[in-house]
Amino acid sequence: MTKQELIDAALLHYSLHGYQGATMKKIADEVGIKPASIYFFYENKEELFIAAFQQLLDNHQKEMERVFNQSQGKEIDQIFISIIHGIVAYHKDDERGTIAYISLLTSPIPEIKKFLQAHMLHFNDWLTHSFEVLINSNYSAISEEEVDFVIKQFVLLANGIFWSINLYDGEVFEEQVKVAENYIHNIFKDLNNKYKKRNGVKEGLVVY
Amino acid sequence: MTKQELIDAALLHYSLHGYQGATMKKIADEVGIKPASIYFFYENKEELFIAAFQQLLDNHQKEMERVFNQSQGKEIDQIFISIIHGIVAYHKDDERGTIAYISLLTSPIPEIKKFLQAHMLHFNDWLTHSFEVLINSNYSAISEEEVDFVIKQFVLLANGIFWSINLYDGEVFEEQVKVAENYIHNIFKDLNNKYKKRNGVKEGLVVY
Amino acid sequence: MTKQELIDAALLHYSLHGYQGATMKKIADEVGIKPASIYFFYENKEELFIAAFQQLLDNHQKEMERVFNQSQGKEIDQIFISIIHGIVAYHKDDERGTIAYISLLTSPIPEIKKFLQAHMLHFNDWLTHSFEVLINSNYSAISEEEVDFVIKQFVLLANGIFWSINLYDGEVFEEQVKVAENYIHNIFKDLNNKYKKRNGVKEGLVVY
Amino acid sequence: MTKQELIDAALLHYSLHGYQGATMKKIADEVGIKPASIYFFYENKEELFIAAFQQLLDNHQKEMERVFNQSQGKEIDQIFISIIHGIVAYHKDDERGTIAYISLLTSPIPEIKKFLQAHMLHFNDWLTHSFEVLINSNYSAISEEEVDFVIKQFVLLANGIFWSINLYDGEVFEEQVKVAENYIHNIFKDLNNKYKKRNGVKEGLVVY
DNA sequence: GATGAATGAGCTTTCATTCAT
DNA sequence: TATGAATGAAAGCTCATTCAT
Repeated sequence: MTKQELIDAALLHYSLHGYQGATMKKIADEVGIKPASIYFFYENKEELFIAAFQQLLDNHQKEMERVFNQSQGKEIDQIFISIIHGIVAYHKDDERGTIAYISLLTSPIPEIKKFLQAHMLHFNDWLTHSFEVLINSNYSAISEEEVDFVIKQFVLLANGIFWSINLYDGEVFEEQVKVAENYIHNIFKDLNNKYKKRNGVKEGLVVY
Repeated sequence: MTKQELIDAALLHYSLHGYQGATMKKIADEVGIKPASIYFFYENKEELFIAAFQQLLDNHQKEMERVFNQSQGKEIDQIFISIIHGIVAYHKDDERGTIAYISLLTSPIPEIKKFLQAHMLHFNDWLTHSFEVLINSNYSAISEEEVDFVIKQFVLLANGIFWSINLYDGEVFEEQVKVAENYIHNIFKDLNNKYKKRNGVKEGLVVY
Repeated sequence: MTKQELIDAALLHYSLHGYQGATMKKIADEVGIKPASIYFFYENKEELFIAAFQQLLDNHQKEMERVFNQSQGKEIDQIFISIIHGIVAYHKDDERGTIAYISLLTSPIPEIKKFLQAHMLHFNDWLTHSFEVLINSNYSAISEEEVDFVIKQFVLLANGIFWSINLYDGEVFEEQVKVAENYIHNIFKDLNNKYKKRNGVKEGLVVY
Repeated sequence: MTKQELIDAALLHYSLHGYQGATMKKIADEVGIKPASIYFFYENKEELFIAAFQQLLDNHQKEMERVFNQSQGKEIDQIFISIIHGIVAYHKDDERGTIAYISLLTSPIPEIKKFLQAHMLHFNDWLTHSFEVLINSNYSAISEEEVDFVIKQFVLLANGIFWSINLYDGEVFEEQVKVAENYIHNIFKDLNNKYKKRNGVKEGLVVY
């Protein structure tokens, strides 16, 4: 379906050369049609990119959900570590998408910022709630503040890893991930000492 | 001096609208000259922006050095925390510059990427070396690996905070900083237990 | 029938935005079909507009004939005044058509100008002949030159009123009409003094 | 001066092919520059045409004033006849301008309609006032209503002649002018019978 | 009858750049 | 130093038209 091909081509050239650099001609060439034909599918360049960015954010959300769900059934520290690995895998696998994702922050299309903010809010809500459920199902009698603090630590780590993806390669980056893993271990070692762990709950846990 | 004004204007419009959005006309208007006159100072747009980005990175380096030096003379954990605050202050104070800094990663000018990578390498070397000196001057008999690990933890935290600057506002962000502070405290609480602290060394330390 | 709807839509958009402004898309939208479908009914845009303009001119001719015939059976000065009112009513009632009619004079389609000229000639012939019959049937022994002169005065007045329609509104225009009525009265007051009026002829008059 | 050449070229092509037909390319070709160069002188197409139409209307106003002033010093009926001839000469001399003038009525540029209406109001005021002064200076004790009526008759005639310019050629048109002349004669023959003519005033008359 | 999909030609406009002055 | 005037190249976009289905 050409609409999808157009979105892919749009994101490709956006990640390579930015919004102004992703010309209708380049996008059309990529798909194998003429620039005028794009206008049969999308009203104008902005509409095409709104659709493209919308998809980028939707995919991000879905992928993060997949990563989260796939990690269930392990020890809780391993779940958090898996999520870090999932985030890394997702962004390393789709560097184009990641670059596009980052540069949305400086997007010249005002409407895009609205989408981005809405996505961020929704994503944060989902993440927070999912983690709350997860942590509470692992520790009985854990205080709300403690849950909140765990999540904040994880978010800070995840942000650190995310930005490291864009800065470092190879071994340097691998060691950043190890540092994050170590930190996560420590978080839960402390929790295990403070709160009684629940039993037999995890296998039944389904997030949603 | 008009060259400096041109660089400032270039960075201003780059941060607002990206490379293609920072037109020679807008930059000239900002400075109060005509576009044709820019070519008296710079060969072309790319040369102007190379100079501008060079300056941006130099400023960043200098500012980070200033932050580092200004933090000396305190307890070592307070030094690291001060540096975090310094980074935050610097980027919060110059959001335009920060946006420009981030979008250099997706710069359409190949030569720029070279500059950015060179800067990153140099900045990392400086940071690593400065921290090595700092840590070694605080703990005697600390192993190289341990020093390395401390630095990596700090870098991960700093990256997390840096990205958080771009995502969160107000209280949400403040709490991220507190989480980072808490983490730093713990790093050095552990170190203090493991290694003997040196005395009276700090005042002699100068980082450059 | 779609052909008629297309003509109506074409004239509507022509009167609103001119020939180039009346796009195949707008015309198709108006009728509720797709632009490609127009080509089933008309070879191309020019053909459609030739048909549309042809109809516009035919309607004009028919309407003027209707106005003329409807006015029969009155005193001769009242007939001419009725015709003025008929012209005004026709054009005020269909301002779109009138604007289209006027802008045919500046039509970018050469073939249209031919149609317009042919229509004008035919219309003039009809008008002149109809008025000749009418005047001769009212006055015996009236000279050909005098008949001609009456017609020319009327045509000048009618043209004045026609252009006034496009320039003035409300009371200003109403008074223009009154001036024309007064003039017509005077024409026939003079004629009545100079020529003997015929009796009982009018019912036999049929104009076609 | 290129700005003036651009306006002339714009009006030429507007009169030939309408607003959409007067492309920036054609106008540039006419002047001997490239389309992009037009934008050095005018912000965009609309600005160019606003300037062009403004000039067209200004010229019209000035020319009508010149015609009016040049006619002074004759018998009053000859003055009105001279004005008719002046209008005819002006429009016959500049048929392009006249066609442009007419098609302003259906202009697709909203701002143009504002200009046109303002011009019409101003022109009407000037005409009415000039004629009032002229008539009052020729007839003592003439009533306001009578002056008004004379002006309205003239306006109707002038509109009739104006529209005839666009419809008829050669002898047919000449005879329309003669009909108008005859009508004007009659207006003032009647006035001369009703009102005492003033003496020795006309040479001192200055209109403005 | 109707249209989804495509396109060539051409439009207005922007922009980095040049060059004589 | 500075700029008025110009331009080539390319951008986004429109539109009449085609054609297989």
